[in-house]
Amino acid sequence: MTVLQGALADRDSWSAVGHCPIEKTMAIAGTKSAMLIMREAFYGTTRFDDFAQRVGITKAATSARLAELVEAGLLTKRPYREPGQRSREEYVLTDAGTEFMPVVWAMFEWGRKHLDDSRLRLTHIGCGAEAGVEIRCAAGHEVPPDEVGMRLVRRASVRGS
Amino acid sequence: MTVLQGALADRDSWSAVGHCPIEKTMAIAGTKSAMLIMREAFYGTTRFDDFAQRVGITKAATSARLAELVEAGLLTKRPYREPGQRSREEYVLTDAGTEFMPVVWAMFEWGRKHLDDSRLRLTHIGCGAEAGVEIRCAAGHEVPPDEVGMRLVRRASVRGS
DNA sequence: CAGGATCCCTAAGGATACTG
DNA sequence: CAGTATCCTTAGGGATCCTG
Repeated sequence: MTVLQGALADRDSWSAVGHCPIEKTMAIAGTKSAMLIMREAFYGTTRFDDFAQRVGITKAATSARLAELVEAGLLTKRPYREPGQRSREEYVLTDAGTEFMPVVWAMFEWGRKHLDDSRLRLTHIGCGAEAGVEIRCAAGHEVPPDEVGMRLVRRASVRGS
Repeated sequence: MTVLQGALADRDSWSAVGHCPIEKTMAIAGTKSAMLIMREAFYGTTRFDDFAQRVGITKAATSARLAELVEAGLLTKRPYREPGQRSREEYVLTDAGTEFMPVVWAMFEWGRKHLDDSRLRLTHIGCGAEAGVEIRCAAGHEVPPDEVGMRLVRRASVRGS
């Protein structure tokens, strides 16, 4: 249990705290349909019916999920108007929603490697090379999974977004 | 919709394929309790009752979730015996389970930044610096979210695990 | 300690029909 | 196109009690 460092080493005292960011994140976007809607938003889908059709859920579910994701600040509703039509709403990623994408990509990468022989790959649009999810530290090292730890800092540290 | 490159640009033809790695991954570990059990396994928890208590779910739920995660290959059951006791089972991360951790860490990071003022931080145990989830391409660039794309490759490419 | 059995409640989500 | 309304099924999960 070396991953919990410093004050966290006393596992049970920390466990009592109970306010885990992972838990809160799952409460917001922890359903299959919410995750797939985020995928679609990343792919560029903005219209209600397109979400419903491409995610493969009913309109009722689409409506509920979109409302929750807007409420949570991952998506935002924006009015648009096509010529000769009344004004409607479209759904686009917010900054917070865009910052959520690593979650989706990490799932994509894991599923691709372990469940699928899919020929889909993440790429860096700029240079065309394949891309993947990595852990890096502020000192610039790529951190392998068994060297990732968890620590309690005194107050908000500098490393923001 | 520039993120879908090449053959994928025809959004609807690809949509019909319908076998998305994200969806499959969510089907396996897409519940709050499964995700928290993975967090606990990473923290070093191995015992049934510890999972139940620290995740905050009943033993019935613990039993069901652990069995699913073992079945899916993320955890493995290993017998152990304490002196004077009968043999019991403990649950440890497999390689596939360890490779799943970026999903958990990405959720942790997003929740920490957007929902929480938690003082918990990911760290690189080796050097002590704070760590975070990044996208990098094979050419070594750090890829910002708006430069991540999705492409269909001819067959399995070299970049494996 | 590591479960299984039972009962009950809630949220996710399908199917279908209807509306502005 | 973008929803709302109604009805129904299923899975997650709490509570409680019991077992090896």
